[in-house]
Amino acid sequence: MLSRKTKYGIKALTYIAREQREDTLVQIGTIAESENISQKFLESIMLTLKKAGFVSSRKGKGGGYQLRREPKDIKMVEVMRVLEGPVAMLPCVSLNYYERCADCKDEDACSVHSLMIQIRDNTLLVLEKNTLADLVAAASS
Amino acid sequence: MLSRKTKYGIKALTYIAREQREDTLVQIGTIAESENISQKFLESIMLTLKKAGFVSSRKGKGGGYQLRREPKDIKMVEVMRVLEGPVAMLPCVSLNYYERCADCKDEDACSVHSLMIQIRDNTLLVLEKNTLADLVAAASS
DNA sequence: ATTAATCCTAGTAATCCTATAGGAATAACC
DNA sequence: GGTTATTCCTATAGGATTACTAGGATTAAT
Repeated sequence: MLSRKTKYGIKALTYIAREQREDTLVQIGTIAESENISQKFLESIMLTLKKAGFVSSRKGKGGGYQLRREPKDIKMVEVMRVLEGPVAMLPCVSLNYYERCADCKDEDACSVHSLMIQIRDNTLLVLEKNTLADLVAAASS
Repeated sequence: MLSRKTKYGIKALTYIAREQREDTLVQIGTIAESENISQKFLESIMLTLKKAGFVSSRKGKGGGYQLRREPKDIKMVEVMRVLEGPVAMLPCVSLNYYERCADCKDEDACSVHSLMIQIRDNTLLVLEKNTLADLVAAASS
């Protein structure tokens, strides 16, 4: 299952990509209302996205968020890794967060291993290919 | 994350496929020991696999499990659906367990939707292609 | 000074996962 | 028939995770 955190985070990024203008910033309250997300929850998500460098912010009155990079340069795999964690379904097939399974003597003898590698690779393909710009385009059509 | 339940279930099926003979049955205790799985936990998993029709069992002394279908005829997508649940990461992109998102007014306007459909399709491709026989072959090599 | 926004930490209720416990039912074998 | 070995079944406990909520600190515009 995709967590709500990730779902909301992606929706928020898409919203900003679509609505941001040269001079104005997009506010959490606006996003939350428009996308039906709890504002307080979204606050913490935006904080995560900010720390990860996807958005920049300005505090105080008239403050808000804007994208720090071009939508076409933001790969969804990056967003997923920040919000959802590893792409792999098992630590033993994770590229970035590899961890050995306690119950497996020999990884190559594990039948689950090969299957999960295939799923990981196919999922990665999709997540590498899709950028935020692609999602914006797909959603407005 | 893949649940341990699913991981153990697949390992158990692979074990049975590899070890079963014409006349003898494979026992939970043997599988549990060989694969480092809690026996009691595996009991409940085998029960699920039995009810789903993957294995048949015989009670009492000398009892145990055997596959009810040929390994090459058991698609991993079936096993995953029984043990792990829907393949899709969101109910709104699930083929078999579709459910509308409460927060989305319009599904086609949701940016997450299209991405999750692509991931679902790619994952399905892998799970449809791989049979239990494939896993057995991959693990022994 | 007031207002409006982000930033930050902590807590909490609910749900899910991973078992564990304890026995009932069944079958083989002496 | 008694013993032993196995599956079958239900309940539940403990821990982890999720999805928020609370409450305020900080910052900046007017």
